[in-house]
Amino acid sequence: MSENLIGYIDDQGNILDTQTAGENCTATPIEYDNSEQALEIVRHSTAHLMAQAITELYPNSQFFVGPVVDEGFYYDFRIDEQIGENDLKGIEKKMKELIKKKYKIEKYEISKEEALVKFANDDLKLKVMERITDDTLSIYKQGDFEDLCRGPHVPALRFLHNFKLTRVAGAYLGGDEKAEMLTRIYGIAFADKESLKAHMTMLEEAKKRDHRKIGAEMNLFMFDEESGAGLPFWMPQGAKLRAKLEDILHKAHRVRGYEPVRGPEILKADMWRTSGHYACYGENMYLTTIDEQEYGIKPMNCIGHIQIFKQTQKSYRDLPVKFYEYGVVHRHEKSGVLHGLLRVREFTQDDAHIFCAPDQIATEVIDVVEFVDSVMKLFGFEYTMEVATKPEKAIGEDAVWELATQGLKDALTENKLPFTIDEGGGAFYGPKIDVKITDALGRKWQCGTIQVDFNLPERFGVEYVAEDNTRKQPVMIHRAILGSFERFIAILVEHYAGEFPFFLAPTQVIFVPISESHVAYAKALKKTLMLEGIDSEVYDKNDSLNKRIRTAEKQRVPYVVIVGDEEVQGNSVAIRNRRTREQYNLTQDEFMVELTQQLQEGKI
RNA sequence: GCCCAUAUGGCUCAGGGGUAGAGCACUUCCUUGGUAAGGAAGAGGUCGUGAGUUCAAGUCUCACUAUGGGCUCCA
Repeated sequence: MSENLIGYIDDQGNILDTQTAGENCTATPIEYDNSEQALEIVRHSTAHLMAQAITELYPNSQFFVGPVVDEGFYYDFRIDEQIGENDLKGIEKKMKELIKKKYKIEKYEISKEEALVKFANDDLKLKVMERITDDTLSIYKQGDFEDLCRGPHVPALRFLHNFKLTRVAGAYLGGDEKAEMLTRIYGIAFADKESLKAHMTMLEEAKKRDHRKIGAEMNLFMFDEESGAGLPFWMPQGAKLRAKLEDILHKAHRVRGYEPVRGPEILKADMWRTSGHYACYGENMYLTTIDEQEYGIKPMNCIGHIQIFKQTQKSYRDLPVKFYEYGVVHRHEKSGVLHGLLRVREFTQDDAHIFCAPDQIATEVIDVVEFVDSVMKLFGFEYTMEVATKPEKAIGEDAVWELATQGLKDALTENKLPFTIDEGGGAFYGPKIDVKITDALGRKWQCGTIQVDFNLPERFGVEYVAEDNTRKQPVMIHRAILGSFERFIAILVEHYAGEFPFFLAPTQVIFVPISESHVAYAKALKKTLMLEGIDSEVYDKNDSLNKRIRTAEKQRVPYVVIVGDEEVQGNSVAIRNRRTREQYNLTQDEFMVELTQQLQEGKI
């Protein structure tokens, strides 16, 4: 048996550990390295080692489950003491001591009846067993420590040297909000020191890109304790960035046949009763009373668009009607989930509703998918699509749901677009395609969404005059490309680490005049640029030239332009490339051509 | 909402029962400099909010608010 053998993988792709496989196993061996299978075994065993260390340090602890997850492993447990981040070092130290004891990891099997007796005093283990249907259970033992576990595990503790406990958190038992809160410790493990170090470095780098940190550094947005949680303020730099994004999207909507509309922020509660929001989404809505009538602040923009559609009679010739709005919505998110701009209580959706005939659904959905694709390509985002089906809280007939869900799947399948299924993840009024993009920290965020809805048109009596002069009901497709400006900008900030492409940068050019006599020239250029829709600043503060260049360089601005006697005389500019620190000169005309070309890149 | 942690000038942080410090940023003045920090002076904080303990509270206790890491949910 190889020194580095830690398990096997069988024909079905299942991992067998050496304890289970025994001698002379013929399945494909798994060596101790950073392969997916090897790390699964290593991380699972590290979770057990952590549990053993916690048991020695805090003897009254009881353990629930300790699985391997995308980002490492965790173990949930109940403990009398309070554990904080500061205690992790102590647990790590104990783990290292245990490794030195060179325990073997042994496995034995017992019947479920035996197990129920063995763990009779451990209600958490009993809870674990409730989920297991097998009659035979396996126990893994290292030193005095035993744990009910399905495995797989490494053969000995010596394979567990390269780990790090990363954070402490609370977690509901079984993920149930009403259940007891257990303590959870997360950790990560690799087969070698270098990989562990690289992983920790990657986390550090990701932290530097955090949109909350860069947002503060670049004065993009802020939150204010006195004003309330989850309510973002856009400062001038952030507002300029956002305006540019809005402008790009305005044009993109118009060329695709969308018409701008705008509905009120607040509507009578009866409208929300009709729509079903009151019943299905009411707990997330802000309600108020005006002249003894109940009103609700909109959490979605659908109703406004429906009322506008209904205002004039529509013919089949008018379809599809596409309304879009940068709709400000308010939702009562739980205080604990608020997270920078990624999760807020007031945000603006790039929302649109397409009213079309049922036989137009497939074409319209594909058009939206194309729209999503061009936006994602513009920013260089990878994304995945997911079809979400009927949730528990829902309105409408099952048959209608089935029809709409199939319509979405067909549209994607016919165009050979890959997708996964999210069972029960749909909106309460219809199934949807979610577009998820990955941020700099590897987290996936739902941004775009395409939802087919037969229910709201029915509830609001929306209709059009068909070819045979009868009244028919249109289908509504709800869709957003960015999802919300807040979330999308957060992801953009992290994606670009604040170094936005020219067409998005809040300040696109900084002029540094060499001395006071060149300020007027710089200011004239600034005005010329502004007329072309380009934002620039003139750094004419009473600081040394070097200081002003340094300050300008630190601003993550695409162009730093130096102007002195030579430039004034030659009607030119000296451009500094912020990355290479190289300089080149252009005439004013060449400069304007270069900048307007870069603006063009933002057109989709 | 729940578990844990954190909260000191605009920002980053030090100080740990005897009434506040640094660097950067900011203001003014000198310096007019050709590619990453010129010099001097100055202003700015009742130490998140409210109670309590104490002769005395940024400092200890409690509550609240906000933020961070998770659970859950979602754009």
